[in-house]
Amino acid sequence: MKLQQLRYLVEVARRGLHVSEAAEALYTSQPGVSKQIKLLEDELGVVIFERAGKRLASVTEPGREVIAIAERLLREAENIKRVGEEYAGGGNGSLVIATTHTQARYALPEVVKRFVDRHPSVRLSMHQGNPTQIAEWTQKGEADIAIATEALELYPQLVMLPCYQWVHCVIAPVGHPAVANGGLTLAELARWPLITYDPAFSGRSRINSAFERAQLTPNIVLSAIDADVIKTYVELGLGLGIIARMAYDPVRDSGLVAVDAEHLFGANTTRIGLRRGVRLRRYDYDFIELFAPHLPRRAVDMAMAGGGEEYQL
Amino acid sequence: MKLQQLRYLVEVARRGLHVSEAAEALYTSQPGVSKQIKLLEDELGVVIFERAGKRLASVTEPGREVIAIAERLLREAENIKRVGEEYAGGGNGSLVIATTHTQARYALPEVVKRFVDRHPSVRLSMHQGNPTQIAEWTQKGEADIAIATEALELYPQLVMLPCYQWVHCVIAPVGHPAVANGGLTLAELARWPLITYDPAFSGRSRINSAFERAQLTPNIVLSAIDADVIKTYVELGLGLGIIARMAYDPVRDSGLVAVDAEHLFGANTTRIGLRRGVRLRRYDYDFIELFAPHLPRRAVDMAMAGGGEEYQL
DNA sequence: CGTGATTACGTTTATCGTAATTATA
DNA sequence: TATAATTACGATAAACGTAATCACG
Repeated sequence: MKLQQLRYLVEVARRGLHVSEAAEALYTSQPGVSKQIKLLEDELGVVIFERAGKRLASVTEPGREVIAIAERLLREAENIKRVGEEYAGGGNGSLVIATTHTQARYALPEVVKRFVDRHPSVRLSMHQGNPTQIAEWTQKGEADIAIATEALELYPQLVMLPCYQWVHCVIAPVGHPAVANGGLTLAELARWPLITYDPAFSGRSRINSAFERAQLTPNIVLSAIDADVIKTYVELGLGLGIIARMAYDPVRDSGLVAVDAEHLFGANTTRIGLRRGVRLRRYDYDFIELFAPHLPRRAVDMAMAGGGEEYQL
Repeated sequence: MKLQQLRYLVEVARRGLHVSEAAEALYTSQPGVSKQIKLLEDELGVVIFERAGKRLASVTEPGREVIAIAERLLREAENIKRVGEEYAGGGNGSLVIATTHTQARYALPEVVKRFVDRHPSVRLSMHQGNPTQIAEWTQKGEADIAIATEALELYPQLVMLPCYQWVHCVIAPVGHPAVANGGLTLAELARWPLITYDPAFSGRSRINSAFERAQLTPNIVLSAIDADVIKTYVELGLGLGIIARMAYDPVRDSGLVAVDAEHLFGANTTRIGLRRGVRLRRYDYDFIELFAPHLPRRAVDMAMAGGGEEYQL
């Protein structure tokens, strides 16, 4: 049994049993992959792929088990390489954060500033995307840390760490009748054209379900990925905005008024997602603790070791 | 990075940094091991072993990490091989139980009988030893399942599963004055010569601590590994015996009387120990469930995945 | 027939073992 | 000086890529 044989095996399984596709992805030849897989099957004494003539048709029961174990094994091999990189790199590595606009714009700046202060030689990069992309980048290992409020729970290969809670607010142009008197209700909101986040983003799911529970149909005239866009259109008078509280700045947004909306939509939890089984570097732990001070290394390790039940905030 | 390089590395680390010893254990040459380790260090860009001239002196910090990960990785490689064996072997594998005399003689016969009924093609073998040996055999992978009442908790690499509880009894020749009237006490026991288990075995630790708590010094004239020996000497009149309740058979041991001793020494818990991270075969799960019906596959998997806190009986 | 997997074969690389060398206790 | 690790080197083997073959849609 060789490490490459396992790499070939896993890649073929991932690519829907296409040997040539896997070979191309691994920068090697079709026959090589084919032969090594056959050698592995012979050595183990087990058929991994059911063949229909010359084509791979399906994965056998023992094959599924072998592939599952091989994936864990290869992750450990990755981890060994990462140890090398961390210690050999002389402190300068790279950290890729996958996150949404909301986090990058309103929650992370302070954290990033402190992080680059402490780790000037680590190349930090932010991959911005929607929650699904974020989760997939992290699952594939293209990003080290995912930060999002939505969708991460759908990926069992990710370990979730609750970081902080936040609430929405309703924004309106100064003098707008809806916010003139206090006690804003969902029914009142539903009477106005609304501008808020794209369905996949930043607690939009809670907004939807709040209206649904109240059996109201909001009139969402525009949805956007970020609060800056939403604020712009609210200022233009297109409607009321619903954004994250932290995205409203009374000084900068002096043309707008904000009304707290926790009583309408409840609170959202922003989480960090980490690929299960991956070895974290010193600065990974450091970034996490800067972002969520209640998550020191020990807590992160416990969550990574745990069976997957979410650590309670 | 090759699997063998990792095998070499781990073996050298295990053998106290002696390359020649490791080479011998791996049935290969000294220079081969030396070279492969150096190649691995070069590839990772990390020094794993600190050299003092030509001798390996110590393990570096990154080295410790690499070795720890390599051990996990090699265990997964083992697991892949085990999948092959289980499926290729056509159902006939082998199961090695490491246990003490007490378990083998009094707790296991019924279980073993049912197991060989169900799995006639599995070669079952029992390795008998003291609890320390049992734990070490299991840790090294020489045994699949450890069963003992003592010492297993000292091995962090073993996952512990509480199986059943049992109590001691005091045995005496028929007509012995100590058991003539009821209400046996520790003070009474301490007045007679006693025969019981060897200090490493079968709840002897609880016997000792019970006397200690009562500030009594028992007069243990003879200690043995098994109840059969103890019973023999009690019948000869050498003293009172303290043995596991299940080892007394009123019919077979008609020359002896037994008095329950739970109120004196409390209850003991017999546990199964499994090597952490090892893949279990269908019949491993089956044996465990036959022995401890409250431990179906699901419960065992949960305990194996868990962080190590003992599953509560 | 075209796509995609296996078989055949020659080249290249790396692994293994023996022998020689070097450094420490 | 004896023990133990590294370096040198030659034989063996296995992995890789190209080319040819074979099965299926």
